[in-house]
Amino acid sequence: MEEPGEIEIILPDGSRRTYPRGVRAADVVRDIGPRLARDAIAVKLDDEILELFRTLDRGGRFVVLTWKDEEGRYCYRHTAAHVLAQAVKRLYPDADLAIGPPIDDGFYYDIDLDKRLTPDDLEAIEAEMRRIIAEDLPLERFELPREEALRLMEERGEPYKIELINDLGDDQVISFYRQGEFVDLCRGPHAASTGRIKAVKLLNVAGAYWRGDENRPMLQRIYGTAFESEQELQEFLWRREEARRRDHRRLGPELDLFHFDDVAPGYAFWHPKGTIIYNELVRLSRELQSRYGYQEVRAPDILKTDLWRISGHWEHYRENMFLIEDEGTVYGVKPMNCPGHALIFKARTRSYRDLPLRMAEYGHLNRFERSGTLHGLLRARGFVQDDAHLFVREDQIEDEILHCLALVDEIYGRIFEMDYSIDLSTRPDDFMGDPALWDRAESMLASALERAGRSYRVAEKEGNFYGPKLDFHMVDSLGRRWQCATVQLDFQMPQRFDLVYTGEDGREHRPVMIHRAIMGSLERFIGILLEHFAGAFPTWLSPVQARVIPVAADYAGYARQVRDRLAGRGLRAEVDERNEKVGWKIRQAQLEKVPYMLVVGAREAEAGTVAVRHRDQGDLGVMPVDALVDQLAAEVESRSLRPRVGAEGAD
RNA sequence: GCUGGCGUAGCUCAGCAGGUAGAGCACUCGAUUCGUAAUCGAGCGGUCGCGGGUUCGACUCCCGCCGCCAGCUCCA
Repeated sequence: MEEPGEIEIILPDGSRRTYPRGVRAADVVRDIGPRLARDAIAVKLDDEILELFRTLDRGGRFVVLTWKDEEGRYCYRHTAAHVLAQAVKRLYPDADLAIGPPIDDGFYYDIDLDKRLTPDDLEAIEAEMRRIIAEDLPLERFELPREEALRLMEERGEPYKIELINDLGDDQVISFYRQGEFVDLCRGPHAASTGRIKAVKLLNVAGAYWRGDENRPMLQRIYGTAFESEQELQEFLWRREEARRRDHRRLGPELDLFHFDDVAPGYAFWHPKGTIIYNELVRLSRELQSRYGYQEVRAPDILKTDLWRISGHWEHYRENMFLIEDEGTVYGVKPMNCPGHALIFKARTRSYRDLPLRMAEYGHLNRFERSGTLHGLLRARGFVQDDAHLFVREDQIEDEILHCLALVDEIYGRIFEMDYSIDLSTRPDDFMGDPALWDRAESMLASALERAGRSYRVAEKEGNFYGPKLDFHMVDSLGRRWQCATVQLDFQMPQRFDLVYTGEDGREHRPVMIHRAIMGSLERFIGILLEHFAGAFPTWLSPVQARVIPVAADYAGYARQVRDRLAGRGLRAEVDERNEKVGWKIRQAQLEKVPYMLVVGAREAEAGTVAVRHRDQGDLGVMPVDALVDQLAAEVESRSLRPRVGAEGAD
């Protein structure tokens, strides 16, 4: 029991300890264990994160935060950001500090400085940071009343900090952190000393607006990262380098899949090999959707503005649309398929028996994206979605959402074996319709997720103008997250288009529309896959599935026979008849990420066999052409991610 | 769109105090007929992103535009 003058804390394992009131957090941590004391970055008392130098004046649930905790990393990198700011101030005393928070992979600090920082400057700043770390300056926290806080920042000549203080509410504590000669307005929390930072690296510098507002001054944002050990830092840098190496904008043209040209910013030119991948994905989508009860349609690309006014796009999406004028009439190029589908729904009377009606379209969409936002295939102006609109009765919504979840699982889980997380995006500021309806729609999405037993995160105000949505973020082989699939509820469009169906009661009822895409934009999806697989697509997606390599010109005839056998089973095979040595052809095929290389010479031609080599597994030995064709066809038909040719491939 | 950087052969890049461009790979041809990641030789290829200006002369300096890259903002 807690005595007066004592506090009781509860550790994560449920054990309880008492300490004198006012004990330092660091002393409690040291008392728990020396190992933990070394790893500790900060502590958490109930829901409040405190520095190790703070004193505890109440008890509660007590957790020691280390590098393993997201909150621990956050504190650690937040302090690293302060070290950065301190280094900048030492080297450039006239720099004005803005904000410097930790972010997922590191931290940044926005500063206002007349001199433009170069990579060399970053190195100098980094060297200064190391000095500050070596100085092992203890951090100290203090609070000031508003007037004194303003005076302090006035003295130190920090206009951005003054603005921040002025914007703080009256109920908010104004706290500062000091380390050596450096003082920063900051909410915290932090590590206890600059010496706690083990490995730092400044990464780059880029422009960023003060408070993200393009009408405000442009500041210089210095990005950096910090890790618990030099080794982890090196691993991070390697991953970054690997991501650069896998960049789809580099791999795509290199593998002859697509290219971009100045004459069409934001639009890919799909080469034959890229088009094969594109078409394979559409084929997969068609197969699954037809199994899931979808019907495919095709709606016009260019529609009068009358249509876009009805749909609400004119009001909410016009700046993202390409407009065409002809004979005084303005047309909009479709950025979304939904209005077209609404018109197809409306083209005849619909019965409740028709619902849910699932309308799919691989329509080409054009969106005018601002030039600075384009990013290869991942952010294009022209793309195709595996898009569909589901027209459902209100009582079918949850089941339809579950039906969508199953399809997402099928593609991401079963076919690509990628993990994903789900966001529920709620009503944005620029919304259409009745807030009460929004609330209901949001709760329907939540309850569907709960029924499916899926965990999710709520993304406030991230919904579309016409309804709340679920966004699915895939995790690729480098741990990066990408948004692809989306499921969006829409009560607005049916109303605006006056969509109705005849119910069992013989009266007219309003359907609900669900917009959904699974792969999302095929362009983006291919870009992500390209980076995920580093160009080495699974065999079913590979533009060239097998390359037959005759060891000399004499065996080209046999090589062609092998190719024809493969082609006869619908496999994509070709012969490398160039006048080169085997080693060279192998190298070429490896670089092109061709999954199977089939070497043929006198022995193979004689026996009706091929010597099989897989791009990752190397030499798989010699096997009869029949067996190879069967196994390869099985691998492709099952859309296997792994090679299934060879001894253990026969399962 | 905004801030900064960049734009030389199909690709990767060199070059220049301003004196009208060079390498490797790719491609073509020739020789070689070859057994699992680079055979040798020759040839072809550039109004140095586009347009203006300064200059006797501009790939090089200046201005404008286009595109790309890193961010900001926005998003499938």
